[in-house]
Amino acid sequence: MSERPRQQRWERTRAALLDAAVTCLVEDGYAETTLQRVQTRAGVSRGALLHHFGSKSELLVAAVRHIAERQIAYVRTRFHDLPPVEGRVDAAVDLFREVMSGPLFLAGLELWLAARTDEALRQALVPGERELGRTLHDLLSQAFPHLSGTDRQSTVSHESLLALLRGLALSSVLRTDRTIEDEVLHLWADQILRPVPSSLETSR
Amino acid sequence: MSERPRQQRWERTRAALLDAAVTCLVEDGYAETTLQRVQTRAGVSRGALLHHFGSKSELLVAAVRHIAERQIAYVRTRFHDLPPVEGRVDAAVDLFREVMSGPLFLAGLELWLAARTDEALRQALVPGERELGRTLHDLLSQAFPHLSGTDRQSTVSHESLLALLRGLALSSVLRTDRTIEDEVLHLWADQILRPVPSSLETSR
DNA sequence: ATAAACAGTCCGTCTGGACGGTCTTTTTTA
DNA sequence: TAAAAAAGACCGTCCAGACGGACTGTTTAT
Repeated sequence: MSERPRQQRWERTRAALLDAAVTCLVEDGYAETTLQRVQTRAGVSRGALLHHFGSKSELLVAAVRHIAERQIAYVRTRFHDLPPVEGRVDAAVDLFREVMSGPLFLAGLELWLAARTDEALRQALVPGERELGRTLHDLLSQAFPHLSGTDRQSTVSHESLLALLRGLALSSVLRTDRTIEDEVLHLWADQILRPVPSSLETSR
Repeated sequence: MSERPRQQRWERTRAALLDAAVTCLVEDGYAETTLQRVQTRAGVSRGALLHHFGSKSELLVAAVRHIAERQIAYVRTRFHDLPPVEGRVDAAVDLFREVMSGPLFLAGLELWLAARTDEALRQALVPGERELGRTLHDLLSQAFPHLSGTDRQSTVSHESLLALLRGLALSSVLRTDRTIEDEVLHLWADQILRPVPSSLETSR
């Protein structure tokens, strides 16, 4: 027994709250994400919520980190499964596509835009996003060596991908047609990812 | 004479409300955009606000159209001042940059993301954005003939620009360094806009 | 036993919206 | 043309509900 059940329960409640917060962000949007909804969704009382997170912003900040960690972990494992050469680019594009339209990304977007006019939230958001950016950069460099290094061009390429993903996620809000998003991503991949394998690659 | 003062006053009040709504969206964000703040900012009573716009969503919907119209008008006039050939691409990039970080674009972003979880707002948003998209496409085609036509490639190019602009605007929320945004835009322009001279694409 | 983890209630504030009243134009009428 | 009537634009207050969060009580593990 020792101290298992206590710790376990504490973590379960906390995780439920964080998951509920993320779900609420994704399904209801930032403006409608209230403590009441989060507590209901998590199946937890008000006292429990305030016990774990002293204020609303504290909950959201924790949710940010939660999101960032899961995003990083997910992208990392999926990147290891990338096919060696043949179809590598297409698989990477598919992964981008998937992450982009996933709940983690959407919740991030909500918080990101909300952080524009909320200084505290912005400051809390920065470190997580920095780490995510660095991780993504590392993974990209690893998968596509010609984008590695700290030179200006690879940085810009990397940054353009992130901007593109965010923009596409935003565009898809008012659009039902998904094919154009794939085409845009493939256009980017053709221009940035494809050109310099420096040696072999099967392309036209 | 006859019915001038009335009309004038009505329009002034209405315009003040719409401008205040946009300003509020830009400075306070969607979640903090309340009727109280809008009415205070516009220097107008609560009764007047509700007289002009029967509900909050009605006000925001009108603000959307307001934004869209001003965006379109502004982009159109600026596009006509584009230099003929030399420096045309750079001037266009500057214009994109300017519009992207302007208040109109930001207010649009706020409403756009809010529309993700608000069906009524989304439906109100669609026609204005469609028109904006069409106008931008026309202007782009006019300025860069090799992007004209309804073929798939030019559509995708055009769409990728919009996504990029939206994504960059979002990225700039957490970033103070503006140079990377310009570099990303120039990267896009070099890949998409530059191969202009003849009607056949060139690669180097 | 005692402290952590949780539950439930309560409070002050603010929200969007309803409402009746006031003042200023416009239209009608004589 | 001038007075009376109607219409329109605007004002300020009020309200029910929802918000964030503080509070006190109850359970549970150690």
